[in-house]
Amino acid sequence: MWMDDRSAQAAMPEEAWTIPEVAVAVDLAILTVRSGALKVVLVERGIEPFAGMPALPGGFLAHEAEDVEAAAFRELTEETGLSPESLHLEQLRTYGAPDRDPRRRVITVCYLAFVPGLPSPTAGGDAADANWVPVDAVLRKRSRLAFDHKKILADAVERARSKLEYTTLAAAFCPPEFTVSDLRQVYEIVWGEELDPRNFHRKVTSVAGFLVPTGGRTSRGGRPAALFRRGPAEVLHPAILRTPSRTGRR
Amino acid sequence: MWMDDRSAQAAMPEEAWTIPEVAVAVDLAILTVRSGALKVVLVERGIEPFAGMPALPGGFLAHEAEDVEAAAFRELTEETGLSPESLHLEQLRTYGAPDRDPRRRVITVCYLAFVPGLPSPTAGGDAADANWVPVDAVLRKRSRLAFDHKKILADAVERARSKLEYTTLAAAFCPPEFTVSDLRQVYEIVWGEELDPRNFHRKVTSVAGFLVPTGGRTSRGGRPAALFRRGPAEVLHPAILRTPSRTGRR
DNA sequence: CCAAAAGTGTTACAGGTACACCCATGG
DNA sequence: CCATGGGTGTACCTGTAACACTTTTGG
Repeated sequence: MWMDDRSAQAAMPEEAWTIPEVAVAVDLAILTVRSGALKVVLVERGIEPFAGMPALPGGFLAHEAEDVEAAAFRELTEETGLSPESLHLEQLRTYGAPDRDPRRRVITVCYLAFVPGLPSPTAGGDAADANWVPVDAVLRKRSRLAFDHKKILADAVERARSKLEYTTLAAAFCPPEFTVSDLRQVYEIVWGEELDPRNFHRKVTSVAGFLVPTGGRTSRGGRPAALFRRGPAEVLHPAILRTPSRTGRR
Repeated sequence: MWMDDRSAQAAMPEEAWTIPEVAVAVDLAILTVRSGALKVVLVERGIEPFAGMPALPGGFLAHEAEDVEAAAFRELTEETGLSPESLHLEQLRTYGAPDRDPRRRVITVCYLAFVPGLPSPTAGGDAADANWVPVDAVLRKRSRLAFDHKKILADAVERARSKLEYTTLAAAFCPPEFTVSDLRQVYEIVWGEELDPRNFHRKVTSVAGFLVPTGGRTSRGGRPAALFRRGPAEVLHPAILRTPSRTGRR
């Protein structure tokens, strides 16, 4: 009873007990903040099942020896044309329900990527932009995604919302140089909630290592705003909490 | 370029392009707080590779159609003899480096389980208890685990420490009825940090839905302590933060 | 000069820390 | 009656929310 299941099974000649092999896919929820909305890259499926239906970009491992993380980076660069060094990519979760692909057994290791928004970067082709879809529309309507991708996207968005609270990842949605207002818009758009500009400014500029002033200024209508770059900090102390999180108090 | 990789490949007859299939394992970091230490279940491997070396319990999918989550529950009950309904089990992360198993390509979907500690439960056989090993010893020393299990365990412990901050999961380490002191000991042992008993008491009893008084009392040396059951709350507002988390402040 | 956005100051309050103090039991 | 652990009261401090107010641009 206290024996290692795997050891027990592998103790017999390995050909005698067949270890089930399944196809392993990698799917990506690539998020950005653009045109005032949180958007995700979707692709249209060409074949059954779910032909013609939107889906998260992804694919099977390219070959048996491909690293799962490497496959995620490969898909990310294929979809965005961006160099992966500058992007944030993290594993979200693995989805392994036996019936999630009607063709065969597939489990998918899903990743979450944050790419900068406002100034559309290097790969700003027209066809490319059409693949960015507002997540609100995808999640709220009866719009459906292939496979269990709607659930995956919902998990990804919730993870993103949560990570803004206690990490500096919001800056990953911003261009290399950005203002405090840009950053606040990221929070407001991802959280769907307005923040006080004055208090927000004080808060983020007081966290050591979050924002590094470049000395530059931008003017977009009013008093010019100072420009910042991302600092080395990755965690936020203290965190910036969503107000819903404190409404459930007592 | 903007075509779904999977669709493109599957568009040809499926036998023409061979989708690589890999073996999928499920490994568990089963944690408890017992005898004043955070402990994990380890098993001894019977065969190469890593024969005789301790490893996290786990195994391959039992058959091609087995749900990954179901496999995790199966392993958990096999290892602990506990009914899974009462236990906390969550997916930790998937580890998919191509060389993590020298025999063949294996990716492992890892889970994290919290089981109650102090009163050793139903399956309290002697052999069983020998499998509980303090995580400190496993992580600090040059003690090694099979495969990448040491890294997996480190990730699991960090996840556990973090989840105590903002969820009510510490109670999952406690028996059905417990005192505030029991709960505080869980925090102190998992975090390796002493907490003020007076402030801790006030904090946890003031979070709505965390602790439900049963009316019972226990006496273990001093004034009897009130007994509590787990309440319905799953998140902690406000969170109970580790002091290290605020030292990195400015 | 006026609108608009950036940024600072200030007050009120919530929650945390530290610790003095009282309570209830066993020996 | 004393040691031990349970539990409450309270003063101080940090950080947030709300908002008045000043600054600096464009039109």
